[in-house]
Amino acid sequence: MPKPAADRALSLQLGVDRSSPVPLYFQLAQQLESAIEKGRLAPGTLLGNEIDLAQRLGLSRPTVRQAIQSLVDKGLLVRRRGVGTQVVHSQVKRPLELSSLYDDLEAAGQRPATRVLGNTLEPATAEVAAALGVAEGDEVRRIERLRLAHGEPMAYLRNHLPAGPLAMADAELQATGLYRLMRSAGITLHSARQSVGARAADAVEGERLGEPAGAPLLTMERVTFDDTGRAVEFGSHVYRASRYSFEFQLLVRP
Amino acid sequence: MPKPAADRALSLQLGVDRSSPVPLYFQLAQQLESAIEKGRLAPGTLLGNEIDLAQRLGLSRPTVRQAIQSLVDKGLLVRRRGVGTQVVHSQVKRPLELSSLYDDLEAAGQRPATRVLGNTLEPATAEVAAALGVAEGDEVRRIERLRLAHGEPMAYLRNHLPAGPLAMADAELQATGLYRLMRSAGITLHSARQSVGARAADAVEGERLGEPAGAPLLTMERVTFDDTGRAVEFGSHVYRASRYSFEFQLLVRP
DNA sequence: GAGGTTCGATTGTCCGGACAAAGGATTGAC
DNA sequence: GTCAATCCTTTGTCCGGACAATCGAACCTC
Repeated sequence: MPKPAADRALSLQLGVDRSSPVPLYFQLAQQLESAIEKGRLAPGTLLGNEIDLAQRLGLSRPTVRQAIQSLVDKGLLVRRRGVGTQVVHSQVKRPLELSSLYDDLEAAGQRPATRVLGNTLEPATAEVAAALGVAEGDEVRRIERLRLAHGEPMAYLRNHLPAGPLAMADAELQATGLYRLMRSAGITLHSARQSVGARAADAVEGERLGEPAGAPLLTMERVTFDDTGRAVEFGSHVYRASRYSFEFQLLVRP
Repeated sequence: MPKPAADRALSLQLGVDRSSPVPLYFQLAQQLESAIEKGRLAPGTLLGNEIDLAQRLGLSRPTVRQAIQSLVDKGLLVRRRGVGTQVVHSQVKRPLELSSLYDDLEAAGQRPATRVLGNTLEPATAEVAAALGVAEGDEVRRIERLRLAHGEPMAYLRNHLPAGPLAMADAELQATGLYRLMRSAGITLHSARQSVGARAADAVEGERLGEPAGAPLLTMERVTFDDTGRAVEFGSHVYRASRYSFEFQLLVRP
């Protein structure tokens, strides 16, 4: 019986540019990722063994492995010893990044807008001081915003930042998200602790968000740290449950 | 002025066992992680350069790098070219795993219990069929459970699984979590798509969970995939917002 | 003293090779 | 035919080395 042609990714027009400053493994990873995304590498396809792949590309095996490993970490590929590397068969989107609501809405095609309700310096309450790791009474910046999509209120956002050198103009806060502002101010975000819950709206919250009192709200508290481990932001947000939910994908750590 | 002694991790009693079947890089990573966890490596400490570290341990630099890299991926270390590798300065816990409520409660010291309300085979509705990727009307297993902690209801869990060979005895479902059962049945979980929202309880839900009608509930829908990309579970859960919230930590992808 | 320059330290990338371990397929024994 | 032993393929781990890119600090110039 003639063996069916192996389900391999042979002619994919892969190739790297050695004069580019982009690392070789990264170039390869990008090409593979794009091939998977565009369907040129169908789910379930075997990638072909690493040694051949390296030889055909004129790369060493460690370089090819590094490229493959990065896609395994993203959940796009699966390796099995003795079998090979296979394109994962499912709808992988984004494995839950630390994203701002602004960027999320923008990516979803909603047109986000921000109404700045407050932007002041004030002494830290006990709760804020504990979250940010500063002394109670220290000056912190308090920002209150209403986030809208298509003109409809979506969420009420309250943030506290350590009163650092970075000035936050209301105009900037209206035009973009807080995270983008912080990043462009040279802060490298590293990790965040989040807590997601629900509660009923009180009268004031209902008024702000256009919901009746008692309506269910989705709440999210978050403390964000930079790579030195200092807290750089404490957010306390409420979302209209009727109009918003958190969607994300997560991977199992092997 | 005498320069203060470099804040280095020198004498840490690191060492690997070459006769062990555990990979060397993994042994080293474990030792470093435990040293960080136990405070023997204080936040901010420089790890010392990779070459020396390798030489002192009798390892090659790639092996040491692999160990360090795995901790960087976990968010415990930060690397900076020209500077060194530093212990991250913050409270890193768990970067959001695909965990079951049962395990979460158990780890938190709550004593979880399960009341199995239903465990039947029935034809898939359109919604379930779409989530699991089977044909409408195909037989699927429907499991309904009430999860309790300290005797109090915490959540109502409804799951649908493809009607595979794996039999689910009520006794097993009572004693442990669904994920643990699936794993021990040889299913390798790979990724999941989740959606977290909130809504008001209706009368039936309120009754089941011991909340008044209209109380805010936290909802979570999840489709879990194995490493071949097939959906292996569709869950539709509601939690008492007054007693439960999702807590997790997430890292920024560089 | 202020500012730019050079230099050492450290990680980032890449190479080529070697052997071990696991999974699947083939072969052989019964 | 069924089951176990064997072989082959493929990834996993590990080594040693080389050069480039980046950061911080010391140094020098003005």
